[in-house]
Parts: sequence; structure tokens; C-alpha cells
Amino acid sequence: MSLHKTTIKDIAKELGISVATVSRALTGSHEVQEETREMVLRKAKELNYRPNIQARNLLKNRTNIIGVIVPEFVSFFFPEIIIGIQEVANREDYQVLICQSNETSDLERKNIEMLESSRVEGIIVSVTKESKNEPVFERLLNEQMPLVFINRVLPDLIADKVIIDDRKWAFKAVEHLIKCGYRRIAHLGGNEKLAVSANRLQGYLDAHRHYGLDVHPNLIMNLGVQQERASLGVNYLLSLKVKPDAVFCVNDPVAVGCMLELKKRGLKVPEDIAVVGFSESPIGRIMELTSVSQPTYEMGRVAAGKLLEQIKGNCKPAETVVLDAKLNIRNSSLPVHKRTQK
Amino acid sequence: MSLHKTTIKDIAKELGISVATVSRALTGSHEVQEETREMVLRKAKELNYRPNIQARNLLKNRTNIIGVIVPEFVSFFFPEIIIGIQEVANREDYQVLICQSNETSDLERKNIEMLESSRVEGIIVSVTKESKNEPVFERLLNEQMPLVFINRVLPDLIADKVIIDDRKWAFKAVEHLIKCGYRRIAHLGGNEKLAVSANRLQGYLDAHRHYGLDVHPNLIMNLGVQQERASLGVNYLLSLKVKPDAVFCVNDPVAVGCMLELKKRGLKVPEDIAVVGFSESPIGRIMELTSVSQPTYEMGRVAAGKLLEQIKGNCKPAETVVLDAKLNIRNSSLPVHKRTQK
DNA sequence: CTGAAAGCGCTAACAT
DNA sequence: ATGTTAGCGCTTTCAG
Repeated sequence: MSLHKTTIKDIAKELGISVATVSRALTGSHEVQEETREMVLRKAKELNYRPNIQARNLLKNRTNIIGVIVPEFVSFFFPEIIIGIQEVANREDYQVLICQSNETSDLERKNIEMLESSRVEGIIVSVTKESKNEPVFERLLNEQMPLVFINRVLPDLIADKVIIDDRKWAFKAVEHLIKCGYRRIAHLGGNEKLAVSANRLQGYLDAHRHYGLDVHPNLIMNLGVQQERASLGVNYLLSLKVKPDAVFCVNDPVAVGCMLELKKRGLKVPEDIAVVGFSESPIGRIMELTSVSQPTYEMGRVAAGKLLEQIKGNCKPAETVVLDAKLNIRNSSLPVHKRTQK
Repeated sequence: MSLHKTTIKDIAKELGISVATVSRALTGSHEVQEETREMVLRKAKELNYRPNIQARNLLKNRTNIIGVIVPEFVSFFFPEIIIGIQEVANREDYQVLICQSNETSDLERKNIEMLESSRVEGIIVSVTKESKNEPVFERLLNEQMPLVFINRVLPDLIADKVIIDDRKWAFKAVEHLIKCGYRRIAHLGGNEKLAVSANRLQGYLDAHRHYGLDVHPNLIMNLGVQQERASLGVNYLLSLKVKPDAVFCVNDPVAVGCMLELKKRGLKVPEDIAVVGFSESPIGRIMELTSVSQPTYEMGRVAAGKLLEQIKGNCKPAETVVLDAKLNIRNSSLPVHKRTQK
């Protein structure tokens, strides 16, 4: 497989000049004669020369690669974030090495080590639901590895973070349900260790407190962030003496699972029970699920921007960027008067 | 940002031995004393040494990176393929550089050049709907760049390909509709230049021919592969004097768009009109859309396997691997007797 | 304006 | 078993 790739040496030899001159011509240095440059460029094209970036990087001690670790990328959410990251990174000639941790801290740690060995210049990460690698990230920070957390962050670490205010938007979502007239609002929460889950639960509690509603602990369940987990929760909630009239879910997949299970049980959304999700998904939109939409692309762009700043050595103190979100009200949650009309 | 990273030189100096010995100890060579090795390993850990893969690669003229170019990765389909690829690649210590061409041949070409500059050892690609880069891929093949096409291929190129038999499975999908009693079956096709689209159209025609049904050219539209394009087609089809009683769509997004538009127009699926998709999607499953499922993960794994073979220099002649698929019948297409019961 | 030479971090002959 | 040296492809002094 070792068809020889053209190097500057080849060009130099063919042209009878030195490699230094070839290098200068190729990199657009001004200290080279116009004729020479054209000659070199022509020959380079003729031999289909491609610079060996590895060699250049070895010399400059850089790689022009940043790493990204996300829990998964089969759902729309992280892919959109990644696209935002790539947009900014590519514009600055950086490549993006994408890893998925598959929601396990173990694989996450291995990904980190792999990225370190690959000498990436920085890492953007959305931590796993297990969130067990705090010491590893602490080490990275100590070693001055440029690092930005996105969406799923570790609250105790002092580092750049790009998030939305989950607590506030969960509050708004639940507030919306309360204003629609729902009074027994259940919560299908995510993983307790995950900051986003904890914050959304806090927002749920805030709204209850703010509007003087009792919190019923048996209406709160932390089952995880996957669609399949929802049916368990629904089954339990429907087995209660006093059933909830609404469910606020930690994210759209769980909300979708919730709606499907309710439908299977013959219950109507929102007449019998309202459902609200979080983070928006195409499926949710199609199912007319009320949800909070996050600016995914923008989050990616901002995170990449901050990372590149760090890489360039603009050593600002760690900062948390809180982006705006939006509550999109759809048919899965309607005020009483509209519900009956439906 | 230039906190000094430990090199073998540092270790050698600290220990008062030569870099060669350090290298040998680190790479697990047998020609080094056990004591020395332990000493080196201890010191390496102490200094938190990470091998500089770039340097090693420069020497060995490899990168341990393969490139992947897909049209997009916001839908489930390509991400699943990529996961399959990563599984195999990572197992063999290869990293995967993921690019998206955004369905434009121009960006696709730039991605290719970038991957070449990054000295990837091989490329797996699913071409854009424009499919204009045949000459570029031809060059890559001439230059012996290991290359595997997946899902979307260029029929005229002699190269490794991993696909399903789109024509056959489109036939099966349409056959299913015919056996259900549908007689005026429309086709919302994709891009004519795309082999998968052309093949699915052929399968559609095959089925008509095989079952002696007339083909009505005005029931066939090539609108593209995106969900949004479907409403155009539906509008047109419903404007016909004799309306179709079923629609076979080039893929699930279009089929989903089709179902949504039909619903908006107050038409029932499958009673008024049946819909069948292709390639399966989570949304399609939730909407109970009949569809052909492709073995995405497996396609990725097989493609990666073939690429690594090429990289290792096992120069077999180019081969097209045709994987099996499956027609999943759901409620969007039902035989006459079941439809009325519903 | 151009060439010679050093060196990025590492490995692999070739010596010892 | 260990050290010395050359060199992967490139950029960048330093000389001319």
C-alpha cells in the first residue's frame, strides 16, 4: 500500500533547488522569488503534493485537532451540537475527533486517554450520566488541557461551561402546566447524579413552591433519560389512588415514551393527562409535545469558540455561558378551556 | 499554554540512560532488562508521560486514522453506521475522523482533500445526492487510497461497496402494497442521480411489471430525500383526477412528511391512502410506518472491516457486499380486510 | 533570495 | 542489554 507520497524533497530534487526554498514557496513566505514560487507550485500540483501535516505539527508541537466526547450521537441533540462545534473548528482549520462514551464513565475515561495520546489541543465534553470521572477532569484542568463542558457539566469543577438554565426552564415548563390548571403534576426525572436532571427537578420544586402547590414525593421518580424507561414510570403513576393530571419529563425521549405508554393504556393527552418534555426533538415536535428547546448549534459554536480561545492562550478565568432557551407550547398540554373544545 | 509535555528524552536524562533504552522499555521490547523496564515505567508514570503518537506515526509513515464522509448525521441512519465503523476501527486502534458533506459535492471534495492532508489511511464514504465527485474518487482509487463506499455508492466505479439490494427491497415493499390490494401506487422518489433512488424506482417498476400493473408516469415524482419535500408531492397527487390509493416513498423522512401532510388534509392512513417508507427510522416506527430496515450497524462494521483489510494490504479485487434487509409491516399499509376492521 | 543544517519525538538498525 | 546514530517530512534559524 506504500505508493510513495510526494514530499518537498521530491519537488526540490526535481527542480534542483533546496527543500527550504520549496517550503518557503509552499507556505507563502515573501522571501522567495515570484518565478521560483510559480515553478514550485506548478511542480507541486503536477506531483499532486499534499503537505504532511503530521510532520509540520511535530515541529510546531501542535495537532490542529480538538476532541469531543458525548454520551451518544444517535439522537438529534448531540449531533446538532457537534455540527456547531465543527463549524467553528473547521473555520479555524481544526479537525474534530468525535468520541461517544456510550453513557459509561469507563469508556469516557478511555476516550480521554486516547484523545490525550492523540495530542488533541483541547476537549469539549458532555459527561455521562454516571459522572464518575471528576478526578480525571480535575487532572486535565491541572495540566492546563483546554477544556469546555457543554450541556452536561460537573458543578464542582471550575471550568468553562456552556449550558442553559435548566432550573429556570424547568420552572417555566411546570409553571405553564400550573397555569393551564393542572394540579397534580408528576415528574419523570433522569439520573440523580446528572446535574441537568437535578436542576430540572429543582425547577419543578421551585414552581410548586412558588405557586403554593404541595409536592407529592410519590409523584417524583428518577428513572433515567431513555425512552424505554418511561413505561415503568407511567405504570406506577397510573397505579396510584390519586393519579396525576400531568407529567413533566426530564427530556423528550422520556416524554415520548410516556405519551406512547399513555396511548397504549387508552388515555388521551392532554385531556386525561398532560405531558411536557425538555430539549425538543423531531419526534416530539411531530407528536405535538410541549417542550423546552435548547439552542444546540449555538451551544456547539460557543463551546468551540471558548475552547479555541483557551488554546490560543487567552487565559481568562473560567466562565459559565448560559444561553437562552424557549418553551414551545403544543397540544400535549392545553389550558382547561381549550382542552374541552378539542 | 506550553506546559512542557514529558518526552522519552526527559525520562532518559532523569534516569541517566539512553533514549533507545527508554523507547524499548516503553514499547515492551524483550531486549531490555526487567529492572530497567520497571525503573522506566515508574518514572514514566511519575512524569505522567504520554507517547507522542505523531512522532511515532511520522516515523512509521502511518496515522492510525481513517476518514468517514457522510451527507449528514442528524438523522439516526448515518450515526448508526458510524458507530458500527468506530466499533471495528477502535478495536484495531484506529481513530475515526468524521466529516459531513452536507449533501454538497463541493464540501465533499474539500473533506476529501482535508482527509488526504491529514494522511488518513483510508476513507469510507456515502456520497452526496449530487454525486459529482466521481473523478475525485477515481483519482483516489488510482492512487491506491483504501476506499469503501457505503449505502450511497457510485455504480460506475470499481471499488469495495457495502449496500443492501435497494431494487429488490423496493420490489418487496411495492409487492406488499399490491398484495394488500392497492392498485394505484404512487412513488415519491429521491434524487435521480443517486443510485439508491434510481434502484428503488426500478424496484417499484419491477413490481408493477411482475404483477401486470400499469405504470402511471404522473404518479412518479422525484422530489428529493428530505421530509419537507413530501408535502409538494402529496399536494400534486391529491390534485389528480384519479388519486393514488398508496404511496411508496424513497425513505422514511419523505414517508413521514407524506403522512403528516395527508393527516393535515384530513385523510386517513391506510384507509384512504397507504404509505410505505424505506430505511426505517425511530419516528417512522412510532408513526407505525411500514418500512424496509437496513442493518446500519452491521453495514458500518463490514465497511470498516473491508477498509482495514485494504489498509493491511490484502489486495483482493474490489467487491460489493450486499447485506440483508427486512420489510417491517406496520399499520400504515394493511390488507383490505384488516383495514375495514380497524 | 536561496541553501545548509538543526531539530520536533520517536524507532530501528548498527554497534558495543 | 544498552548506547549511538540516522532519519521520518517539515520549518526555521543562520549564513551566504
